[in-house]
Parts: sequence; structure tokens; C-alpha cells
Amino acid sequence: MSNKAPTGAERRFIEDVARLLMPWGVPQAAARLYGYLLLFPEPVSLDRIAADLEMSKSTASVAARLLEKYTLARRHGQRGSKRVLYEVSDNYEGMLIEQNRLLDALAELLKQGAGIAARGKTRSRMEEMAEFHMTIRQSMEAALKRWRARKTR
Amino acid sequence: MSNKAPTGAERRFIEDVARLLMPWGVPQAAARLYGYLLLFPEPVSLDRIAADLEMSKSTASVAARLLEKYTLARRHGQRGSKRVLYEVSDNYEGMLIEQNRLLDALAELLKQGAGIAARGKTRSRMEEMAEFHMTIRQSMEAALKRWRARKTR
DNA sequence: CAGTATATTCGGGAAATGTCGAATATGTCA
DNA sequence: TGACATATTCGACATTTCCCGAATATACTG
Repeated sequence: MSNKAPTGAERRFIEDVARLLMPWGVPQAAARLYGYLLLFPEPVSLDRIAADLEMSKSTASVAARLLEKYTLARRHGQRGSKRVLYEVSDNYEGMLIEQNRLLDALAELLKQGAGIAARGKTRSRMEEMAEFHMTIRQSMEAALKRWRARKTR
Repeated sequence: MSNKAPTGAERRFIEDVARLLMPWGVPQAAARLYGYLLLFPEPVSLDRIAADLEMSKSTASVAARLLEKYTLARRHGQRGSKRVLYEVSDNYEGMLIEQNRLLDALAELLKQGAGIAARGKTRSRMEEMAEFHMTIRQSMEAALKRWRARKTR
């Protein structure tokens, strides 16, 4: 790629990625763009994206910013130009970190919920669940930390 | 609860849970039901759910089965009756397991994608990402395992 | 400052999703 | 089997989401 439009195999890959992500609520355009960026060896312009992926430029723009929000893509402003280039981010932890936030919030809520629970049964259930979420969240965080360390050694 | 409708604090809890889950694509009815079940100390009927949560019975039915699909709720068939009762599942791992499946599939796709990548840069990027996803998935699995062990000791 | 290149926002239309009440299916008991 | 209780599906409607092309905003160049 990079000088020509995606080949057959590449197109298939892009659609596979999209099929995987879409059921999780990622819009088709963004999902396809992610697969595309994965294959693209350098930052790429919106016009190029729109052409290769056969979507309107406005769609490409919002899709790219959506990926950016999830830290799945990175924006490269070009000096001396309004032009913006996107490439896939090396920070693939973004989604997991976001999930950790959910686990945290849920644990918090459950702890609080345990307080208002009428019966002991529900109270202990919620306490246990809160603990579970905290535990999982912590080991995920630890795993991320290990990974980062491993990468830089 | 259990004999009366949710109190003010309980209602607030239910809505808090819903607010947390809905941005993640969980429909309002299912999200509220989850909060409700968390508070309810015993299996509860669809009629009761519909009444307490002020939603139609059909809505309650589909919401309950949705939670069941995600293993967040458990169905209790009652002997000698068509009646179905739901309670929150003690298997809160369901969502995480599902996520692990996604990580797996993504890693698989990336490994395959590395094969068709034209340039070395994209290839090694995908290989690294695949490894990352595998790593995270494994430590999550390990954490789940530890949790299960800890719970039964 | 005018002109150009580019990204972003806007409004509309199409498609998907969520919810409801009514209709239907299914299981249980006598 | 018939009658009943209950869950599930169906069709309609409202709401939301997505995507497009046109209009607008923004930044850079000369």
C-alpha cells in the first residue's frame, strides 16, 4: 500500500477488522478506517483515506477523530499547512484503560450500593462484586505496567 | 426491597448503574434492570420487574434475556409452572470473558495481517500489537483464575 | 488582505434500535 | 383436552445513529 489502493488481501483484512469491531458499537466507517490505518506504513491524509475507503471526506474526518478520541489513532499536524495526517497509534492501551475506568466506577457504585442494601445477602453480594472488579482492575493495570517495562528494556 | 417498590436511595442506585452502562451500548431497560437485580435479594418475576421499573412486560422480557445472554442474570425456571424468575448472576466474569474473546480474535487477525503487510514497519507493528493483546489476555485469564481459587478457599 | 487548500460542521435522509401494547405461542393443571 | 397463566414475538412508532454532499470555518501563502 502507500502508493496504490488496497489490494484484495488488504481489503479483506480491513473488512475483517471492521466485522470484529462493529458489534462492539464502533461505527462502520471508524472500524474500517482502523483496519486501513493498521496497514498503512505512514501518516495518511483525509483525501487519501476517503478515496481508498470510498467514503465521503466528512465521514473520514469524523471517523478519524473518533479513533483519535479512543487513542487508537494519532493526528500529525503538518507544519506550514492546515493539512492533517493520521496514523494508527502506538498506544493501543487506550481501550483497556477506558475499560479500567468503567470497572473502577462500577466498583465504586457497588461499594456505595452495599451501603443501602436492605438485606445482608445483597450487601455481601455487592461487596464481593466490588472486590472482584477492583482485583481485576489492579491486575490489568499491573499487566500494562509490565508490558511497558518490557517494551523499553 | 423484595416486598415493596424501590425506595428513593434504591431508585437512585438503579439510575446510577444505568448511567454507567448505557454509554457502553447497553439499552436503558437492560441497564436499569441490572441495577434493580443487584438490589433484589431473591429471584423476581417479570411482572414484578415491569411494575417496579415501570416498563412494559415485553420490554422486561427482552431486557432480561439480554442480561442472560451476557451472563449477567440468571434464569430460574420454576418447577410446575411456566413462570420464570430472574436474579443477578454470581458469574460476573461474563463480560470480561467476552472481552477476552475480542482480544483473542484481534490478536489472531493481527498475526494474519502481519503476513500480508507490505512493509516491514507495518508488519512489526502488527506483530507487536498481537503480542500485546495476547499478553494482556493471558494476565486477565490468570487473574480470573486466581480469583476463582481465592473464592473457594 | 485576497485567494486557496483543507478540515469541520450542518441539515437531511436512510437505516437501525428501543419500547410499547396486542397478538400469539407455550407450558401446566384439572 | 380445555382453560388458564405466563413468556415471547410481532408490528408500529418514536428516537437515535450514521453517512452523505453542501455550506462554512480556519489556516496558510503570496
